Amino acid sequence: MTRRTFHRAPEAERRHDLIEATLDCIAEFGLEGATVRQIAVKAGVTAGLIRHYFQTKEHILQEAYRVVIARLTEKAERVTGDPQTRLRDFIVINLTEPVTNSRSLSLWAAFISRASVDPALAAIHREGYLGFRDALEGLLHDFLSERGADASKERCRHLAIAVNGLLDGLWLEGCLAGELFEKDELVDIALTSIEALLGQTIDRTGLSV
Amino acid sequence: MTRRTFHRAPEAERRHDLIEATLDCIAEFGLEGATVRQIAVKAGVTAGLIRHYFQTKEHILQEAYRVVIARLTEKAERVTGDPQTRLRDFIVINLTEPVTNSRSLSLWAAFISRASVDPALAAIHREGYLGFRDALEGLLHDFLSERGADASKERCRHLAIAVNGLLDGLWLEGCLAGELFEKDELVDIALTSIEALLGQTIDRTGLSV
DNA sequence: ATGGCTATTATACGCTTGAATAATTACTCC
DNA sequence: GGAGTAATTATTCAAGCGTATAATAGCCAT
Repeated sequence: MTRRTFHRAPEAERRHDLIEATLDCIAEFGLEGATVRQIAVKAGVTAGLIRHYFQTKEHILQEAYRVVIARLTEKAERVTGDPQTRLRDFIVINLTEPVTNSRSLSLWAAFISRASVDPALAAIHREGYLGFRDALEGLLHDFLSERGADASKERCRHLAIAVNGLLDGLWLEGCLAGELFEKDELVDIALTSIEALLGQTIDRTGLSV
Repeated sequence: MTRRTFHRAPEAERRHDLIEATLDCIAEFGLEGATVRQIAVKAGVTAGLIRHYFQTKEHILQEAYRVVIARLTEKAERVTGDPQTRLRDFIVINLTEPVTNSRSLSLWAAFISRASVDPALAAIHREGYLGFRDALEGLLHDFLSERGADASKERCRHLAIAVNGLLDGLWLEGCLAGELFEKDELVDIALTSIEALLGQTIDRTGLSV
């Protein structure tokens, strides 16, 4: 009866690995397939270790959800350049890999469905959502201002809702049925649609479309 | 040790009640809270009865998913009147109760997340999705034709994707944060945005906006 | 009114779950 | 290089899961 060998990892690394393993399990088997034992197998450790780093399973799920939201939003929120470039890159980033793929949707949907019945997850969601929409509202404000168009708070809010809705919806379609679209087709639809929504043209120079 | 009394219900009624109970459980407790015992409690029967009507729990979940999809799409797919009215009603129906509310999203997200890892549910999803988008594509074709605008297959397909994306996204926002929007605000945004996408005006006569 | 059919209840079974605790071993520090 | 520490493994536990089967009772035909 010999024990399996192991190595002692730094806390940050171990926590990271366990969260990644959790996300892998959710993407592969769904939320109900993300058991402590399955997560442990994915991470190459034994189940008991999870409780050493996370008080309960709820806790590791919350941390995992934060990571999911961060991955979905962090790159888009960090666009740089002039207003038009930032807006355009924001759109492109949200509708291409790695944000738009089936794994993203699996993870997002799993957590969203649980967020409806779990206040802690709901709070994490709202935080990420508002941050994202605020970022978009800011981008629109700067873009419209530079064009000398109406950039009132009210208009920006409405447009942010509409553009956010459009991006969410196209993201959804891309995740659910990405293979039905040609490369960059979604991005092209998004740019054309947003041009129509804003009443402005968006330069496509430098895009692969 | 006296048994509880009961009444023998017609099969169709019992199956319907059990499916409703399943949806109630999912909306209230999430998928993992929809256990056969909890479903039975909601339906006012005992757990064993579920297996009398559904071979496995998988089966009742599949039936329940069909009901969810039907509720999300059936009313919108049955709009009547001239092309403009049909298109407008399609939009309104999708962005107001009972399609747009938090319960709808809870149910939808729960099943979508599971559909990613369950082929049977994935098939049910795709069937419903394609039907919905085809209906929209038809509406757009009729609407654009009547206006004498370009209604080519390629353009209708692109517009259907964009409009579907917009509706999905606004639906999502309405479900997730309905209380952040004023009454009919989402519908108004949708109509304005779709006018921009189509390059056509949509008469709002008869709407409460 | 009653006998038979079957919808329904009741109970049990084997498994898996999240969690708790005890035993061990890899690594740090002196 | 040996002792101490705590990260990790191993084991256990009660609860809840889906499923299976036996017992019961509501209801319909006669």
